[in-house]
Amino acid sequence: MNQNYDFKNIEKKWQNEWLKNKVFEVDEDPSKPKFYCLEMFPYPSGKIHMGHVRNYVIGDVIARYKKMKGFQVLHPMGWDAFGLPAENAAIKHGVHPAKWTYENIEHMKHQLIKLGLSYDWRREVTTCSPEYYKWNQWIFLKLYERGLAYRKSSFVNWCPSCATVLANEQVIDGACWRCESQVEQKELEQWFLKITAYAEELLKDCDRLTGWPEKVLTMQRNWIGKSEGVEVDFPIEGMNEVLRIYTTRPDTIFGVTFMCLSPEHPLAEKLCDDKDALKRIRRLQREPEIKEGVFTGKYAINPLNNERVPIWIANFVLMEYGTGAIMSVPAHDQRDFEFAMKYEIPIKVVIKPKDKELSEPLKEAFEEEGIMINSGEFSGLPSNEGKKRIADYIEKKGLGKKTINYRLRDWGISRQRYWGTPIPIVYCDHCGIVPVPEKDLPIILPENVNITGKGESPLKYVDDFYKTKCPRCGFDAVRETDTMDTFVDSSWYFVRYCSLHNEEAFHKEKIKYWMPVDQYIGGIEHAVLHLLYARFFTKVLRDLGIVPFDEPFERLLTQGMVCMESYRCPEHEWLFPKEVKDGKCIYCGKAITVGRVEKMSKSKKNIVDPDEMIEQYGTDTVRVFTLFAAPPEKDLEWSSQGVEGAHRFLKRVYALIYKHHDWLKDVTISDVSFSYSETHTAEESSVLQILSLIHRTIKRVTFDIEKEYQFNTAIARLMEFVNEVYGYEPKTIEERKIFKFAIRNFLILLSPFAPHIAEELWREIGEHGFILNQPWPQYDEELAREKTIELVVQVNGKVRSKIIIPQGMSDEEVVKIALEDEKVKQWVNGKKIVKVIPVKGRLVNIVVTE
RNA sequence: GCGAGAGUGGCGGAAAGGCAGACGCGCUGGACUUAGAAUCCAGUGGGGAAACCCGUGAGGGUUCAAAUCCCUCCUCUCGCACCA
Repeated sequence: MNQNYDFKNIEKKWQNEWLKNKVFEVDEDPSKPKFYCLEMFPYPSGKIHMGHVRNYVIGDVIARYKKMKGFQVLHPMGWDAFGLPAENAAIKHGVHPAKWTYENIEHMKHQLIKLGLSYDWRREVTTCSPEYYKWNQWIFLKLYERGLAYRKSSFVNWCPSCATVLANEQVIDGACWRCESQVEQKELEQWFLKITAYAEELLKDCDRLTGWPEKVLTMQRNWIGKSEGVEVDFPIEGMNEVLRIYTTRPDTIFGVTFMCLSPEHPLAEKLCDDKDALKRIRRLQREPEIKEGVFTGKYAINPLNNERVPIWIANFVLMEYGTGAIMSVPAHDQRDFEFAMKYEIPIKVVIKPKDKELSEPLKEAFEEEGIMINSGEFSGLPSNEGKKRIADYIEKKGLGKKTINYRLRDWGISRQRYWGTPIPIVYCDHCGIVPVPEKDLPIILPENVNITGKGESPLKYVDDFYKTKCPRCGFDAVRETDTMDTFVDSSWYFVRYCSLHNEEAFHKEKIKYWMPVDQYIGGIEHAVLHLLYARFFTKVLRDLGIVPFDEPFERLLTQGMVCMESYRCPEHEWLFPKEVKDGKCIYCGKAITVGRVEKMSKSKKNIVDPDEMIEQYGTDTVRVFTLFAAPPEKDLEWSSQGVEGAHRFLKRVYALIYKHHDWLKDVTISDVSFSYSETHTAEESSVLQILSLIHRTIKRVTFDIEKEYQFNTAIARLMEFVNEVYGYEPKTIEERKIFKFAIRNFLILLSPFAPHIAEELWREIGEHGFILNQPWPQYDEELAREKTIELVVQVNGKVRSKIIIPQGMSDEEVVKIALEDEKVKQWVNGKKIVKVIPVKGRLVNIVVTE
């Protein structure tokens, strides 16, 4: 055995052995329970970063642990391979997106193997391959058949920098999620997927996702944004038209003093004579700070009280929500209030607080519930009651109807880009929009294109692709040249992993065995985007009879970011840590400023390259550090000293086995049943101690993993174990047997976290087979319990003494011992004992008074 | 503004309502070294000579007992935000 911990050779050796012996390959086994462990697959950008490392290491620990626990574990990996960076690379470096992507995949796959991740690579999915995206097209056709994919012209979010359309979910604070450019509005013909048809179910099923973080569910619920209200028709005075509005506050309808239309409303042109003003308001749309309006000169009639109310056009009214028109109640809505103040429109109070009067004129809107006033026959009702009554009244009188609105919009999937799935649609002058027949799939993305990035799909200029025959009438026709949003690819990839490459994409029995994903792991940044789309697709696939379940991901773990301090030199901007020495810039010697802990990013140069870390310390060290430094959901602050600490721990583990390696191999541990008796010799007592220690360690490590994947504390337990046995010198055969038993189990416990060193030492102590195939050790409750406890004695809640007593004494005995303790007596003597509270196995609290 | 989450040593972080600070980093001292690195051992919340006292963002409450439960407030992070 090598005296030093030669992690480089150890890790390479076992990675090769694992692949050679196919230990990560897994097939269906109905006799065993299954566990599907999945990490969000990466975009093949070129290199993995620490965020990936953290994500995959967490998943790998879970997968290895579950396998040892006896589950048939599906743990696959793949590539979210379509997307813009490949095209940008093509424009910048003249390399074809396919070449660029496949080379990146090759490199990154190698990096993942170097991390010792337990993937079944036979199941690798690459979304840019025709055998994968064929099924994107197939699903699209099925959606089209069912009316769930449709084409319409609309204003869309347009990123001028990426030169493509963005879905609502991809616009963050008015900027592109990818490049952060300001998003513009542009009118385009687009393909949409009708996710709104599933809005109610997507919302309702949030309640069933008990294994998801509440935070993510809240974000999804808010995103879907259900609101219940009423649509009401207001006749327009002097015209044969009605103005339909949507409100969630029918209880305030008697307080309407004006109406507002979106400048995009179909009636806006007709009602508003001042066309210049209308244009101005139109330009001011989507400017949240500005509230402007123009009076049309027309009036509507409030159908409940026949009052005449002026109709305005206002920039803040959205055409795409509700009916694009609102009733305005300035007394009870702050935005309406401010608008009314600005344009000197009357304010009419119709709800007052339960126990006081509102002092008029109002200083702000009263938006809470209260008692209705000035509301005809409804006056005097509590407003929440009035809400229902007025809604019923409106329906009964045929003035409108109860309506549910969602904030969720249909998902625009057309992208004016090359590197994506072609949309399988043909446009024919005679037949119109014609879907490509299933038998003609896949529509292959042509290779020879001229990528310009100019906001137009380059496919338009590929005649072989663009010009085609109509599948219906056979005459000349053209193909759709937009490609699909890449989020389509990731909306069902987890289903594809269930079968191998050469098998059916939707293999019913295999899907039934493996799905749903038991544990999904990824970044919180996908809380609405990918996770909502994947839920939507799952429900669609269910309705197509492909999958027999409603939700794709049983449990979701959103891991925190990997963060680091950043350094900035007044002369040289951001610096890498290695460009800083003694708090000074190595180029100019100027003192640097230390930025707060932020997410690792290239631009701030506060990044750590996983390859460098693995080179320097080894994969096991990187794994242990990332798991130990913080619990999985929390942000992890990278610390080079922390990495040293993790490395030191593994060196200690290695040294511990090295110290005893000359005899460990020769000891057999067939009978480790050590009978516990009340009295024992010194030898027996040390044996018992080690035995108890390992059982305790098994118990606590298992508990920490099971309980919300607390890997940081699990590793702390392993460190404690090593610290405790580090100086132990087993001499007798009995001591050695127990010691080996303990080491053996310790290595199994260590193996999910640091699999390479565990595998190596497993063989060094004379064990056979792969440690991954070992069953997770069981612990004995009796042995795991410590034989003595430190009894804490409190007097009036303050700790006054600690007494070592044997385990398992009765409350009476414990109390007696506590009261006899000298230190305790000092605090109790001369006082009256009011109460004595014993807490089993822990403490005694003695309550006294003067 | 609305919603969610979080505030614990010098730092990362532990604590079934029951000893606050496990484990690690850092620091201090010692051993081994010509010396350093590495390693090993010991110590390490604050105050105090000690007995003890004080300590989990602030203030109140419940309880024999609160970092943990309840109320009020402060701060920070994240998400949503013209949604009628």
